[in-house]
Amino acid sequence: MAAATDHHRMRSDRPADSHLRVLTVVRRIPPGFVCTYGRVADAADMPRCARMVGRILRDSPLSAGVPWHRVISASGRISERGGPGGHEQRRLLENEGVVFDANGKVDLSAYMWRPLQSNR
DNA sequence: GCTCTGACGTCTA
DNA sequence: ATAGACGCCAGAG
Repeated sequence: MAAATDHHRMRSDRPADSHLRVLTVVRRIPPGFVCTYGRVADAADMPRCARMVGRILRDSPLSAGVPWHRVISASGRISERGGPGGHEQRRLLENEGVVFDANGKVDLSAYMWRPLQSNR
């Protein structure tokens, strides 16, 4: 992936690369499925950086065409993020056929998309 | 440059 | 179900 051109060893490996990796993974989540922050981080080759994934999604402009709404917490719930927005996320997911139970949780065993398994 | 704090989390007690 | 601890990164001070 990175670094075929290491001649000058760019200062890369900096956030920008991580961002791209994360966004690339998220972009692969098929409609009607979800993935967790931790899972995305893992697939983006930065294990235990779930929170960073959230930050990246937040900082990424929606115009990037990234299905940010398909990323939810490991508990199957939508992260509140301290304000509105969760509503829209849920709406978008339901629009794709994702079902929420009475507790507002998604059945991960049914809707979880596993990036490492679907390899590619 | 260095420390401190926050963030769309996750795991354990 | 709830609470606290932990870890990685970025931005602010």
